[in-house]
Amino acid sequence: MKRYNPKQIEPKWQRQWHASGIYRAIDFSDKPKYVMLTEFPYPSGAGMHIGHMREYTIGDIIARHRRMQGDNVLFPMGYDAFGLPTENFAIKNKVSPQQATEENVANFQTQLESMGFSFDWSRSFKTSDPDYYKWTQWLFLRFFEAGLAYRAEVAVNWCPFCKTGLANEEVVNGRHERCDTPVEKKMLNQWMLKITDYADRLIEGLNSVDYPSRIADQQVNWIGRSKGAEIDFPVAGSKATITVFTTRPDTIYGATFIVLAPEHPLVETLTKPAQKERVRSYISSVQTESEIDRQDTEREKTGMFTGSYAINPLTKDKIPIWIADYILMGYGTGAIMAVPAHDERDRQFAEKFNLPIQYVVEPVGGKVQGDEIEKDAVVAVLKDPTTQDVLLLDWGPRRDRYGGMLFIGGGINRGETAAEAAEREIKEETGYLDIKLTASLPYTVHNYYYSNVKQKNYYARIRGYLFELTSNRRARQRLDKDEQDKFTLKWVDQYRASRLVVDEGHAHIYDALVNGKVFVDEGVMVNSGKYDKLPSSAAREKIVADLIKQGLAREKVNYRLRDWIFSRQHYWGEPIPIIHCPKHGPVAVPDDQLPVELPIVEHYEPTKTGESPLASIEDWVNTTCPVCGLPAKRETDTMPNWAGSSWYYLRYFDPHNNERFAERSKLDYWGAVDLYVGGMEHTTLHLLYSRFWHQFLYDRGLVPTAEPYAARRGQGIILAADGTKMSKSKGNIVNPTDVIDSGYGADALRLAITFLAPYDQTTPWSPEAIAGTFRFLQRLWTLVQHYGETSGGTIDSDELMKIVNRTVKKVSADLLSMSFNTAIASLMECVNELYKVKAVDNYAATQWQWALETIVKLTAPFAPHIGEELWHDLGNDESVHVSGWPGYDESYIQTSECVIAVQVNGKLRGQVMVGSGADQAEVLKTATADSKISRYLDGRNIVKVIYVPNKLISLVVR
RNA sequence: GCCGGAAUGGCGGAAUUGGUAUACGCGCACGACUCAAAAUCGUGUUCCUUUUUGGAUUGAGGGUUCGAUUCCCUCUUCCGGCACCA
Repeated sequence: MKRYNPKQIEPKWQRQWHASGIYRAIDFSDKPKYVMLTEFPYPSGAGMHIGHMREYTIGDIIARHRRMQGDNVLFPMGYDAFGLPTENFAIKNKVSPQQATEENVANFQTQLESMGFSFDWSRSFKTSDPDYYKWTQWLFLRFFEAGLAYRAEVAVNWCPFCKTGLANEEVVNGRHERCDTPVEKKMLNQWMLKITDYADRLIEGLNSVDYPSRIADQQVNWIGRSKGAEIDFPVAGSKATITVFTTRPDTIYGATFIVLAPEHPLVETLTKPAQKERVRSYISSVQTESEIDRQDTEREKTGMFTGSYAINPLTKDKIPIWIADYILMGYGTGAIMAVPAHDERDRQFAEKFNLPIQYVVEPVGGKVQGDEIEKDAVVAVLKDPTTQDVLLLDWGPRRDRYGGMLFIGGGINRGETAAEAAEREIKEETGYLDIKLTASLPYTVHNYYYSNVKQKNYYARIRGYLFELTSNRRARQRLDKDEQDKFTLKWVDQYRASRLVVDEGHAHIYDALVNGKVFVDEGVMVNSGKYDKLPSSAAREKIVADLIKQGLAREKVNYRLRDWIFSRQHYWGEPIPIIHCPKHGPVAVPDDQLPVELPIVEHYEPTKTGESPLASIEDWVNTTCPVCGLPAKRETDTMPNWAGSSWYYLRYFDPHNNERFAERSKLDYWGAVDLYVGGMEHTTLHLLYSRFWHQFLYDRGLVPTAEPYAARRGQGIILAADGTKMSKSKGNIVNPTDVIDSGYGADALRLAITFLAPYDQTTPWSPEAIAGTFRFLQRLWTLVQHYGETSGGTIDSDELMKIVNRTVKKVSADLLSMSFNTAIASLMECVNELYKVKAVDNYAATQWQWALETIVKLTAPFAPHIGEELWHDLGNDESVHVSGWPGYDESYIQTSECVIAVQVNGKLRGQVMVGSGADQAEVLKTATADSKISRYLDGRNIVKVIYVPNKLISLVVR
């Protein structure tokens, strides 16, 4: 008998597949098209690790399954070759980036091929190929034409180690994500792409695609849309105005000062002579601090008064203008109206510098309704001074609007002060005496209240006070019997009280009083002139409308997302195809002169000046202006790594086209990528960038779909066996080539990776797991090889048919839901059961042949080499991978008898065997006759029976 | 702080719409084969008590239900993302 030896069969089939070209996608085929895309790798010097293989294995399984189902599958692969790591690698190893790339790609290619992936290699390319980046440059010029690529003097994130500017997205926790160097700010003239023009489209587009919410939410978060208004504050005694951005115009009556970013252009003119020196030194101290320090929210607030005042356009108050580094020039207008009563940062600032705090919003419980009754009332919080516990009244289980835990509260009687009312309520409802008032806060709440007069709950708007009082709990008076029965007293931890109280408004106001929390939520307006008593959301709209009428405000949407800094001061990237003419400024290189090729040079190290190394290559830099023909200079910055990957999927549709980036008819045929599998870490980088490019191309009529990817899935990270991240420095990286070469082979590795956990779950690698998947493949192998010995029989077996049909159903369903790990589990189960069947009987040859062919087909997408080998061993000539996906017959899966679980009072008490489809009476009869079950029924009455056909019967007895 | 996700045996994990919790695999134990080992095959393996019977159990606590890993509330811990974004 043949032995299972992956080292022998795997390379054999890889060569065979390559020669036969069965994985080639066919343009314009009549079969349904399916584009299965996985992120192309960055060919680093380190080679591939197991995480790469998880992604491609997932893609390969789906591609193979679709192919077997008869789809025209495009499963492409290429290399994202431009970028800093290759340049750094080349410098370190004293080779050219071109050569380093060639070597790394060759290495990657070998590794990919050894895994048996069904890529269509005929469509492969590198982003650093001039044939490819010609079109990256061409697409850049379309952005330039549309005014979406522009130059600006901006403070860029500068990596001092890599000596280059970075995009916002490349900075993680104040460090460059690739090299972990703390990032500095540097003013540089840079190429920018106006991604902010597409901010809303990038959010809306998510509604038309199938992305998991964790990905869509993350993108929405990153874009950070916030709706608000710009409001003008005139400067007192000056013609200048300060425009602030706020999302809470409703709190304008509480705006007691203005804060500008230290870099704000008005700072110079607003600073009074007496403050000049101090302001200047503050600004210079801000400039020297690092970005990491400045963004530290734990740090104490700093700032400086400018000496000037602004006029609050509604209160007409003169309010001081300060500068502080907690205001960022890059967001909104770089200026805010500070509302310390309702913003935590402003509160900290006001407390530190003794600035006034004005409350304008009060908490609300429930919802404002039309039938409200205004009422004065108090809430009394009784605290035990020794334990610091707080007393709550428990009104029983919360049903509808009633019940739950509440503070003590009640109305204010005629002739009584609010404080007296609070004291009286405590005495009446709890009996405690010796009460002392310690703190109070006014509040407004809307909610249901119990009325003694009406003897029922009614809806009211309460205007009242929250008091904190203490009692030593020693003296206590007898309670009214009626009061006592309504609720029970509960002493709870003071910090937990606000979470237990069911009245939201009370909870908020209590948090402000006891926990010192700033009230930032929506509420009801107070101290706000004619806007008083309005809900804050309504007041917001009204105030903005009124200010707009006076020309003092505009509605405005701001985004956290910034424009994309597109310049890199490095050699190993696409040259930006622009020529700088002294007369015409930046001019596009004519399309017919593309690509602007990277010159081959000896020195490509980054320069100290922040200029690209290309700047020193005189005969490349010096050229003529395409417009006037006079001497001009080439742009020497290159594009970021993310440029080439922003459209690469489109090139797979037509990879060898020299006339255009892709033929329109081919773009139309292939359409959107059907499924894109990639890393979660690209959610706010590549995935967002490429959606932006695609939407732009769609607007220009260059692509047929509004979104590039119809569906996106993110695969989870495989951690090292100890649960930490795999990293070079820890030396815990699992190299797939080592695993394959150790004798387990690619098929067992593919299964181990896939069987480990759901594909999207981060999970530790288990070095032992591969022994299990290898064992499974061996069992499958042996089963098929033994076929000759078992095929002599003549008996038809329902059991055999049931096992295999059930597995076809399960594996097919799991593939659609991408539950690969459970699909493999059911393949294992199937093989285990076929072993048992084989041991019992010699079944009919045709049935065995069918069973084995079916299980081999089901296994083929997961383990393609052994699948192909066994398929041929079973006497087939064509490849299993184009052999057609098996169907199943439901009638074999249904059985004539089934096991019914019997529960008595919710507990499992036994099982009975009944015919399939038996009715309740029959099952009940069988169940009660069973001695194991009947003993739980003795002397009791069955009061209820719940029957779930073919599954379970539940008896309720008393 | 905000937004997402998760918590199930010794370990990775499974469980359609609420319906027999722990599939499958690893590990471990015992047995067969073997001079022996490996490999392979077979049996067992949530915990407690235990001859059986039984009881407990899906991070903790509560709720809804005949019945909850699944739904609701509260809390804890962990992971990912964002964060002085006005």
